Amino acid sequence: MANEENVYFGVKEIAKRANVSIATVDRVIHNRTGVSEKTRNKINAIIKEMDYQPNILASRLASRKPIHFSILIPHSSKDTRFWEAPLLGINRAEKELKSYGIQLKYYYFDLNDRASFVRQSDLLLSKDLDGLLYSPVFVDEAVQLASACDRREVPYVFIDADLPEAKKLSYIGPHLFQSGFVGAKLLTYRTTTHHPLLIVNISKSIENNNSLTIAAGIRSYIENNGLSNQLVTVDIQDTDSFAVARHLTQVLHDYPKIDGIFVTNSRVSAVAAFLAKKKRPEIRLIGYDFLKENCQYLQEGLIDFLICHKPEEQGYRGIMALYQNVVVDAPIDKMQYMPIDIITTENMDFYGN
Amino acid sequence: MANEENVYFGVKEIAKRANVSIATVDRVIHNRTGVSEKTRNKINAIIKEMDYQPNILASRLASRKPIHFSILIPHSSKDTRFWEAPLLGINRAEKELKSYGIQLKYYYFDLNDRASFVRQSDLLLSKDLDGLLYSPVFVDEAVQLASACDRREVPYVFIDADLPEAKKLSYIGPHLFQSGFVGAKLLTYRTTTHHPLLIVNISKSIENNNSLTIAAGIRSYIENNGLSNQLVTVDIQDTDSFAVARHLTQVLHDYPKIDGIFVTNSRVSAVAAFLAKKKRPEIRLIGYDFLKENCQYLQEGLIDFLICHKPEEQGYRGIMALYQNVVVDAPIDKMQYMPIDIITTENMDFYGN
DNA sequence: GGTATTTACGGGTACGTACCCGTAAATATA
DNA sequence: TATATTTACGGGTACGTACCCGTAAATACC
Repeated sequence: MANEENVYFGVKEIAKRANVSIATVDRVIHNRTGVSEKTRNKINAIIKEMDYQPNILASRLASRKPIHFSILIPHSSKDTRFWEAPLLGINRAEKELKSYGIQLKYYYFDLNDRASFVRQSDLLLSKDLDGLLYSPVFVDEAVQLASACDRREVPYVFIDADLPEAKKLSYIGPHLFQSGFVGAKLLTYRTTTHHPLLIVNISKSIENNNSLTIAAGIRSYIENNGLSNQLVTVDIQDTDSFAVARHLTQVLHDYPKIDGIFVTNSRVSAVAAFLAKKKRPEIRLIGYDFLKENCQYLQEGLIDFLICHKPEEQGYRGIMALYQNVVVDAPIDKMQYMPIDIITTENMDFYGN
Repeated sequence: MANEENVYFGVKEIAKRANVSIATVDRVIHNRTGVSEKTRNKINAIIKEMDYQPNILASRLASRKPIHFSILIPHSSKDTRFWEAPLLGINRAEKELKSYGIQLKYYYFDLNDRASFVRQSDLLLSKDLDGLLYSPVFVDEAVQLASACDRREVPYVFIDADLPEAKKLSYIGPHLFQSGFVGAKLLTYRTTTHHPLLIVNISKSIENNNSLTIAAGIRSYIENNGLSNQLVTVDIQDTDSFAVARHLTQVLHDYPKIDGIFVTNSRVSAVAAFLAKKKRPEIRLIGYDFLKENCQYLQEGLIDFLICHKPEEQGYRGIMALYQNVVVDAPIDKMQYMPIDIITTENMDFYGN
């Protein structure tokens, strides 16, 4: 354990130098009662002086009680498989932390049913809870949950979406504005015609303003680069293919010169399917996330680029942030923006999520 | 540690079920001598049956002797700062594994001096060695080192470059062919003129055939996509700016229609500087690696794209692969190709190496 | 002044594994 | 058959920390 020179200083060494027992040192380290001010100060001084680093291995081993982290995310549905990836990352972290006595409890809610979010929130709050990772898609309800955690002094991490005003431990997810910026570049890079561009938002819940932020990024790019493309926006609140086809037919009729489409979430495959059916492969198409359907269309050339924010990594980091904070007591970056990955036919094979 | 239901099975439980002592179980687990065939089989059966997973925490804690991993990589020079990034990843892994009793020893060699590689190899082989991470840029010497490790049964991992025939634990680095493929797409995406494209290789050592592999990828893309661009190649064996300027002036004179340049390594900034000086910003330029100078030119628009293979991650993964193999005894992917990241002005801010 | 309570601390055991040391039984050697 | 050697195994301690329990001393209460 200690290296050859045997220079590891532990509680034993502290105790010796302070002329107290190990138990007393332990009390000071864990801010427990039963130590006189004088002794406490002396021990703290020694700890500071020799820059004592506790041995996490021994600490977790000796601690008989497990640490509980809960996860509250949408369940992955046929509607969108997006949440499979963060879950994989969470599982990976779980495996790694298992022998540290860290236990994860999973709770899932339905993206189309805000009541399910509340139900699961209540459920997880009724159990042991030392840390929470969740996706705050329903704003009001998510704020409630955050307050409950604040009251209990339980750290929580947001994944994939943010509540800027909450006292979270960390936000882990995309920088949507910037990601729209990247999308706009890719959409306008090939030919600088000044045809209108279409921004498509396919989503049942009007809740998140993700698409607005992305659209703002796109607009910003167009303006900053002196381009004059008109930006047309369409909101499609039904996720089935008929609704998508209907809306798109309409808007392409109204703006026949549209030659580029940006879909603000992972449902870009629905648009690709439409373009395939209507034989409009010349329209450039960009959207989000490394899902199987999307990759399919990428390969067929109907989707030009996919933008991806490492969903697997998000899940992994979310759990690790809790671990680092609760167990290691290390400082955590409050805003962890993920890389904005650009995926094409050519590099998709080596993009492991 | 164990969860509430106390369902953790350890050596103690195995010992009980086999009617032997903990020490005997330990002997079986570590393949030590002093156990009869009969007892050994019985214990192995029980271990298998209950899918025993050793507690790494306790294991590392109880083991008094540290594990030594060595690293042999080029030192980062003003010539190229590329190796700073892998080093950061290695440091990150080191921090994480420190309390596991894992100790790293760093050895650096000079990219322009193969003797320094040999010297450092010999040095590291004379010390404790439980695993080795190195960059096999000098082929013959690297093969020698690999054999030495093979003889001692020390696992070794290659980073950033590969020796296909060696018995490495893992290769962690780019898939160069594919990465050339991506580069060709980006270079030809904007306008499909069929002007000649220039492939530039700036490197002192003729050693690695990296540039050949990359060029093959580019050629493959051009052919597969029915493009007719001529491919011009130039090798520049002096890394100073004069040599670069001289060669480029010559080739641009010989092929005045060249409108796209691909640099096969991180020295793309030298070419960008040349283009800036000659006022040729319209020539598209692509190269490798997220270095400060390169990013500068990316921002100024002289470099169109940078391709990057997560050098920090490579270092981190390299050490972790050794750890997983030596300590956890987990299976390791033999070929770990890194993602082919595409960096533009727009997403560079969130590319954390 | 005597008893009850609190404060301040030490002893000691446990976590799960590694490994040293001791020893009875089995086998080899004379 | 007696002694030396090997084989096969158990006891027990240590790793560094957490935390229970016990207790002398200090303080409070009547």
